[in-house]
Amino acid sequence: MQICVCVRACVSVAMMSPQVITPQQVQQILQQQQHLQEFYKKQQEQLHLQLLQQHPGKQVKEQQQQQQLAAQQLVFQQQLLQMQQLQQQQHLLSLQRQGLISLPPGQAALPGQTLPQAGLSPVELQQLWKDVTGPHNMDDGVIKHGGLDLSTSSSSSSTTSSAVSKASPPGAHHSMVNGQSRRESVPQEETAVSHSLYGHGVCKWPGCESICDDFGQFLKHLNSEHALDDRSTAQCRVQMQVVQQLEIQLSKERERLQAMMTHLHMRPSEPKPSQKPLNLVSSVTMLKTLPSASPPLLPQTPTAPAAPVTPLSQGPSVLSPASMASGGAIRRRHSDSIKHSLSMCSEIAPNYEFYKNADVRPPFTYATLIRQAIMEARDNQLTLNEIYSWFTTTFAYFRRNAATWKNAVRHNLSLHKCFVRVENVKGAVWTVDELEYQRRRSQKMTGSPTLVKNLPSGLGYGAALNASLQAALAESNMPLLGNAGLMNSSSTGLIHGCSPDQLNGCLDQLDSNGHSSPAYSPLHTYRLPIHIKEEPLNMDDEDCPMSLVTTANHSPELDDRELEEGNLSEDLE
DNA sequence: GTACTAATAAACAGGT
DNA sequence: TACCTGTTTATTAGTA
Repeated sequence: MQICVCVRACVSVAMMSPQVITPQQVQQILQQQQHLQEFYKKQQEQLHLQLLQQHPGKQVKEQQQQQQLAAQQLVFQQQLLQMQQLQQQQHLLSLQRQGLISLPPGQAALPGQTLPQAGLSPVELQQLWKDVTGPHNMDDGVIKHGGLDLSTSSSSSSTTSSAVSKASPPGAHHSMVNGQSRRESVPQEETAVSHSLYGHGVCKWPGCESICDDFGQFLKHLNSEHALDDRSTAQCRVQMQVVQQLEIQLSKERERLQAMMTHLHMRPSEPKPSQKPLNLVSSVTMLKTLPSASPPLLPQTPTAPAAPVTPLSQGPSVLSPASMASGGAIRRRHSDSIKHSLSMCSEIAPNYEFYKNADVRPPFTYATLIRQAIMEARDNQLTLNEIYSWFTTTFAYFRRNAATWKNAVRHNLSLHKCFVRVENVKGAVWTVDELEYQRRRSQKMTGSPTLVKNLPSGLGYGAALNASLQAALAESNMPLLGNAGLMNSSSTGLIHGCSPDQLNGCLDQLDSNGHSSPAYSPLHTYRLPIHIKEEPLNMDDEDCPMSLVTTANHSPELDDRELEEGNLSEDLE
C-alpha cells in the first residue's frame, strides 16, 4: 500500500502541472520510477520468499497470498503504466518544445486534458502488445485489433514494455505453480468452438496467431507458450486494460444514447387540456421517484411534458424497445405499435425494479398486464383480487387511482375473450386462454376478415412498428428483433414473414429466462369449468344472441369455437 | 377522414 | 346499505 501511495503521489505530481514539465522534472520522475521499481522488486522478492517458506500443504493459504501478490502487482503495475505514459507524453512534449521532434496532430497531448479523449488506436494497441510480448513474439507481426475505437485512454503507451517486464519477478516457481493451475483451468473437454482463444485454426492469444491444426495442438500450444509467466501476465494485464477501455467507451456511448433519447423525448409537446394527471409521467417525477423505493405518488401536474419515463439507466438493460419508442404517449396509452412490439416478460424482467419503484406507467396494455399476472401465478390462475395485488406490487404506478385502473382491469377481463373466468371452490379465478390470446394477436396482425377488407396494404397491425423504431432496434441489436429463430407458427398459427408484432406474440410465451414455458400451453385452461365470453372483436362469431356469458364444461360449443378458430388460423396461414 | 384499438368512465346487476 | 365482482356501453384519444 505504501507503493500505491508513493506511485499515486508521483503520478499526481506529474499531473499537477503538465504544461510546465521541464526536462529536469522528467529526469526526476525517471529517477523516482527507477526507485520505485527497485522498491517494488524488493517487496516482491520478499513476498516470494515468504511464499516459499510456507508449508507446502497449505495450498489454500498459498493461493490466497498469491492472489494478494497478484493484486498488488496489478495495482502497482497499473500505476506504473499510467506514470510511464505520463512520463512519455511529457518527454515527447518537452522534446517537441525544444523542436527536436514533431508530433503528429493530436499526439502532443497533455495528460490532464486530452488524454481522456485520446483514443487508443489499434496501432497503439498493436504496439502495446508487441511491447509486452517482447522479443519473443516480435516476429509474429500483425496483431489484429481492428475495429477498436477507444475514445478514452487513461493508460498505456508504447513504452510500457520495459517497465512491465522489469517489474515482473523472475519467479520460476511462480510460473510453474500457476502453469499447473493454468492447465487445470483449461479443461480438456473444452471444444474448439467454445474456446475464445482458438478459432479458424489459429491461436487467438493476443499477438500470437500461431497456427494450430487441431484443438489438441492448440491446447498444447496454449499450455506451453501461454502458461502463466511474466509475459502472459503482462499480456493479460494489457487485455484487461483493453477491456477496461472498451467498457469506458461503452458507458460513454450509453450516456450519449441516453442523452439522445432524453433529448428526443423532451421535445416540447403541446400540453393538452384533456390530459389527465394520472396518465402523465414527467421526467421530473421519475427523477423524484427513482431513488426512493416507496411511491409518494403525488399527482402530477397536467402541464407536465409528456415525456415518457424510461428505465434507461437500469442496470445492464440499457434500453428497452418500449423506452426507445414510447415517446408518443400523450394521453393515456403508449403507441399501439410499441405496445404490441413489446414482449412483456422480456421487457419487464430486466426493469422489474424500475417499475416496482418508479411511478411510471408500464408501456403495456391492460390485457397484456393481466395476462402476465395470470401467467406468473402458480396455477396460471388468479382471482380478481390477486390480479389487483399483482398490479400494485409489480408497478408503483398502480398504487394509486385504484378505482380507475381496477375498473379497467375488470373491463378488460370481461371484454377480452382470452380471459376465461373459472368457477372455483373458493370462488372465481381468471385464467388465460392462450390460444385465444394468440389468435387475437394474429388477427390484429393479419386483420380479421373485416379488417382485411379495409386494409389497403394488407399489412394490418404488423406494420405498426414504424421504420424508425425498427431501425433503432436493429441498430441497437435488440434481441427482440434478432430472435427470429424463436418464431414458428406451430403454437400460434401465425403467418410466416414475422412482423415484430408476431414476434411479440411468440416472445410473450417465453418466461423471464427466455424459455418457452410448457405451462403456457393453450390447452391447459380447458380442464376446468369455464365461462366463455364472446369478444366483440369478432362480430362474425357472434351468431348467438344469447347472454354473452355462458357456463360450459368444455362443451361441444367450445369445440365448435376451437374448430372455427383452427380454420381461421389455417386461413390466416 | 375513416377505421380500429385501447383507456377511461359510468351504469347496472348480482352476490356477500 | 355498502362494497365487490362482473358486464356492458359510451366516449375519448392515438395511430395507421
